[in-house]
Amino acid sequence: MPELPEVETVRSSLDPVLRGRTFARVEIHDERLTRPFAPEAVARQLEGARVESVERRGKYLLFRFDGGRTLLVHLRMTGSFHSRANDPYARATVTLDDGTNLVYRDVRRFGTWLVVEPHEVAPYLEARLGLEPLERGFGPAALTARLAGRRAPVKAALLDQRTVAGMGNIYADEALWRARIHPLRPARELAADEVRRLHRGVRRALEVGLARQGATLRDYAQPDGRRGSMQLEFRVYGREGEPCPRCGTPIEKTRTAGRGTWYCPTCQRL
DNA sequence: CTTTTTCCCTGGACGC
DNA sequence: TGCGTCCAGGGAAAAA
Repeated sequence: MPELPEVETVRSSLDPVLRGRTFARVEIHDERLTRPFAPEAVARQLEGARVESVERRGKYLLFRFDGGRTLLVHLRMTGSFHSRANDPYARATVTLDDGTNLVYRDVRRFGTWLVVEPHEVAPYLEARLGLEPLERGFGPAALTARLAGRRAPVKAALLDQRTVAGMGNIYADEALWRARIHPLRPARELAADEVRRLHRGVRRALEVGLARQGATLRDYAQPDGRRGSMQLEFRVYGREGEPCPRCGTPIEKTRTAGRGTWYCPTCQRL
């Protein structure tokens, strides 16, 4: 499930390949992808557009074209890019002006493609996303402000993209373990030093994920087919019953905000 | 306003 | 082998 490190890895693979290339032909095979807009209309908007850069904000990929028009791609659960032929799960195919193909694959069809005009890009993203956790503006004070007054479990608050852009289920659990904070703690009850630990935990977990080029569990892969190795670094995620790497206590599993949640009952006290 | 629940999707794992 | 059930979960939308 692509979260910030996975999406950033995809971005860094695509950017050098697509920069300066033109979308010569665009075929969208699944009407769900562009809903509520007609696939043909979206394809037509994209044909002839020249890529200025591929950027990322939260879990969104931004294909910026000359003039500022932007394609926002969200991979959701199983979206990925590759260039292989004959993929039964191909939902869109872009032929570039150098003749190569860029295939968008999405088994579960949760992913979305949205074309937005230049002046709409920032408002669309700012309405949905909080700070970029790896950028300068994201400090302990900013995190404190985002958690203040929220009685929801801190894990639920972390999954809210307006709290920390790009966090997902895996990195939220890993960050909370690093911070030694129980996922069900009400967000507003965290003490100042706990928020500082959480801030560090968020950054560390994401940085390790980036260094490992993401986690490949089921579907995620880079455009060239390489897999991430972050799954080898998990401290708690998916490790129910296995010993906590810090204290040896068996990892427990619960549910938060409808998501599987793994934690160490000794290191992360309620 | 905030928080919780439901829904969308499919393949894989599992029990019988 | 085959069938039914559950699970994975990001985010929009509805419900509380």
